[in-house]
Amino acid sequence: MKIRVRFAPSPTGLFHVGSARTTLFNYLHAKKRGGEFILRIEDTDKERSKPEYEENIFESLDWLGLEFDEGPIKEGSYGPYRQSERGEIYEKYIKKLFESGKAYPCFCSEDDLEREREAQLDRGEAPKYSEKCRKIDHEEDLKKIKNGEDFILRLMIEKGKEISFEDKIRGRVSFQSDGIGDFPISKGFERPFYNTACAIDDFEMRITDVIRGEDHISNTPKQILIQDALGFDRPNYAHLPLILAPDKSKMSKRFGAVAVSDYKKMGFLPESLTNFLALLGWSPGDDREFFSLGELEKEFSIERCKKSGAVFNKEKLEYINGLHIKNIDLQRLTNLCIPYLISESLIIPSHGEEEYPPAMGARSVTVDFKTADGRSINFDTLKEIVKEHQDRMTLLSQIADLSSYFFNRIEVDFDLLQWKEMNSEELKDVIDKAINIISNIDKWTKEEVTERLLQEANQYEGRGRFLWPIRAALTGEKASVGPFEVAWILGREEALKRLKQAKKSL
RNA sequence: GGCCCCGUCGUCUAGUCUGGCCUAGGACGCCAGGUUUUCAUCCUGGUAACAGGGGUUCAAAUCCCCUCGGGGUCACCA
Repeated sequence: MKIRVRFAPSPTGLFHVGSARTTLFNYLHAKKRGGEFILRIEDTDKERSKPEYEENIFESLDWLGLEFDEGPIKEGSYGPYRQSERGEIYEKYIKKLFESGKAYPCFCSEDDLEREREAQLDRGEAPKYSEKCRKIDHEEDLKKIKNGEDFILRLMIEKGKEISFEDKIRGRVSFQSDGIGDFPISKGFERPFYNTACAIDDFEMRITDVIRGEDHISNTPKQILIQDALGFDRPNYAHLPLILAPDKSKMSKRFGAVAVSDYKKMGFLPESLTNFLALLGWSPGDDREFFSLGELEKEFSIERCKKSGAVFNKEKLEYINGLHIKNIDLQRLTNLCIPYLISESLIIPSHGEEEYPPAMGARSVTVDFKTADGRSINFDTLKEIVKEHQDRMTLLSQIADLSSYFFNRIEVDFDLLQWKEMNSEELKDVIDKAINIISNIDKWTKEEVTERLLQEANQYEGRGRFLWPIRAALTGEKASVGPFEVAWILGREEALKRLKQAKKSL
């Protein structure tokens, strides 16, 4: 039988990295086994569900490259894929439960229930329904319902029964029915509660494998009870360990960035996030830890998942991002960096800001830019600048800080220009030599610039004596890309201008 | 508190099912050194763990029991 998995988020907030991990594992499990990955939106809570959050789910999944086979926007044979559109399906099953006598109406008020629960908690008991309304006979029930009395439906639970299931990650997990009680399954006949909708949808959508967070373990027996009452097949279960904040608690807003879209903004690559998230709870069994999504699809197996929670380690994520940045195509990297340069006002698209950000990777190469200090600069030059930083970045956003001197007017002073104990006469001499060399280079190529400057540098007892002042004069920074590359990228005119300016400061 | 789950370096993990090859391996971080014109990259080395206690066994990180610790969950939310 073909495997069918689902990811079922509620659009009540921005798409969370924890959700992304669950989605990823579902996706990988389906891909590895040639199955299908279904997206189901659990938007039955009308107050908290928002269309913009649903949109954020789609965008995040798309960005991460986790394409679903069926879902909203991509209807399949088992839709609709939003719970808010599945009312008739739920009603059918809820009525069946009532008519077969497996569920009964409860007319207790919310306030009474709340008081009861608190009293139980105070006594140190597990909060559980008293089963007061279970005693009302069927005729009475029908009469009350007819009279329009408010009610919820509760599932009648058999006492002294063990409910257990085989978890793909944890092995056998079992619960006692006595600890569960007659739990509520719906408001009236129309509005199913979470466990009910979930059990019905998983069945109706032919879900074979339910892979979700550990926080759902305690929902599982309830869903199994509903499945049994309705005569549904039971899917396979796998409960993933949670992703933890550094204090080992469930990762929440307190942690800082939790939304996938936040990580995108910070300058992470989608492949870095999927790579990192895959390693949180799963490992290939050997020492490899650099994976593309495609490689994960081949390597993944649910059996190799860990049971214990994993702390989200930002440093490691950045390290992995650095690895992926080194690895990607320069053209793509440049396109990804440009928005950060623009947002820091280091460059301005000469055809107007509205050209950016364009659809990813679809940018026209003919667009030119102006630098912050008013020179014009083209895409190829930006590409060279990005290339020089490819090995230095761990976040795309770092490009702005790292390369600002390429675009801005710079300032230099004696302290910066000085190498060891050189005095200003020596420094002036070095700069004059550089000006002379640069002025006389015939072919303005990187190789030529490098060769000519290096030739001169070799005349000194330490190359730094010649090269440091030049690099400092060209960049105005203590740390930067090397002098040859900077001079070449800036171009003869700008390089000479900066050298002359430096000389004046001496 | 009840129920459920979990427990190897600070962190992510390999090893646990199928005891011995584990004086516990890798990675991030951190520290030291090297390469280099600066910074970064890169390279080399170092740091650091089987939660504790009992068993079983010739042999236990691996099997059993207890203790301790951490987490999740207990809605007319999902």
